[in-house]
Amino acid sequence: MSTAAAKQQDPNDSQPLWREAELRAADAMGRLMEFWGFRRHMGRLWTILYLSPEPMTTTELSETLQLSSSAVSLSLGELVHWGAVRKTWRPGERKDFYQAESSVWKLLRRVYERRELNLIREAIDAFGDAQRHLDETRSQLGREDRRRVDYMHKRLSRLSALSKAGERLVRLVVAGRMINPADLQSAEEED
Amino acid sequence: MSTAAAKQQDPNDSQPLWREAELRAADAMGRLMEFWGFRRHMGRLWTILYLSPEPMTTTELSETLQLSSSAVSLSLGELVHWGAVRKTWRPGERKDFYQAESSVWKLLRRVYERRELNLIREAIDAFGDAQRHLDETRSQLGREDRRRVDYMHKRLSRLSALSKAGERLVRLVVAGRMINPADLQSAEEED
DNA sequence: ACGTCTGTTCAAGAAAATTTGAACAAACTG
DNA sequence: CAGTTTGTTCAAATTTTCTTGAACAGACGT
Repeated sequence: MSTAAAKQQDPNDSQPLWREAELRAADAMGRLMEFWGFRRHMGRLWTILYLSPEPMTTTELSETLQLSSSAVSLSLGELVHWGAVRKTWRPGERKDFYQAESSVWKLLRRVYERRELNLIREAIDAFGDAQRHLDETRSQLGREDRRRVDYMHKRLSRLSALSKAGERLVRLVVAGRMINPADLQSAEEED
Repeated sequence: MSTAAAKQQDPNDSQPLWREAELRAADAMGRLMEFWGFRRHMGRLWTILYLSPEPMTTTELSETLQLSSSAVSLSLGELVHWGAVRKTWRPGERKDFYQAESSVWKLLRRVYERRELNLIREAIDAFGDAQRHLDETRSQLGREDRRRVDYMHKRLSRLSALSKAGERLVRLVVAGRMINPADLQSAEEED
């Protein structure tokens, strides 16, 4: 089988002819993923798997991307954790095989659900805490300072409203429903 | 004026009572911004300005957040560059004053337009390049390898289609139009 | 024109992250 | 059960990113 031809320890040259193209795409996806807050390698590994018709082993992956086995193990583990890669099994084979979850849309939703929503919720909480904190100190302040604190309070309300609108939008995305970004706009117009 | 009372070199204690709340909110926004690929400090600085009824000077900012003047200069400069903060001017005063652009919606759009769109376009290009590269090598390959390369080619087409759908969605967001995330879904269904 | 006040840039230092090799553990083979 | 093979974890080392203080440059007032 032709993929077996790729397995050679000779550093250069012994690569299949399509390796260059493969790495180029993997790198582009790596950039996207990195920008999106994941490890570069996660994008790279996922892409290699996504472009491969057959499931691959960690050894093949580390050879393709020139990564140490620990690096592969770490990032691949994280990909599995996110459901972006599945472990598969082959009768007779001892090593694990991995294949990419190929529905990008499904992956996007999962990440938004697990990660972005949490992030927004934390921000919402923090804004609420800040407001409560202001409420507590308000009584100890003079007239001038109260005006100041009231101003901050109003602004924090706006940040909260915005964050909540954001949360709703992300929820809709996760549900695969249509969304209207202008909701964010209106969230800051009630002054 | 009460904000003047904050100006004291005494490290602790001399802070206005609302400082705690202010920093809490600033930090939450810092996290959001960091997650979104900006410097932590950008979010913090913007928030302090957003919560202040009056424009502020770099000195006040560095005192509030306990930052060196160079750190303030750097991140504030970037905020100005992104249009998130405006330099204002006060007759008689020598220092520059800064105030937050308070339309978050406007800011979001600008960032998506300038940054995310570029990122996606680069990825689209890279996938295209990879495909072209495959086309060039195809003739030198045997039957088995051609099948392999054809598979990769098809997958790259799907990644391209997805990226292009993403680009369209972001464009719509920037235009403030309704969007249907399910477009991404359908982008990978034509097999 | 001089001295002072502001803001920016830069190189050095500090902090944070990624990466690796080696040690460990677990599963399988004969 | 001893010896492999495979996968994970960990601390050390490397790389990258942030932060800072000092040097620099520009603007202003006198």
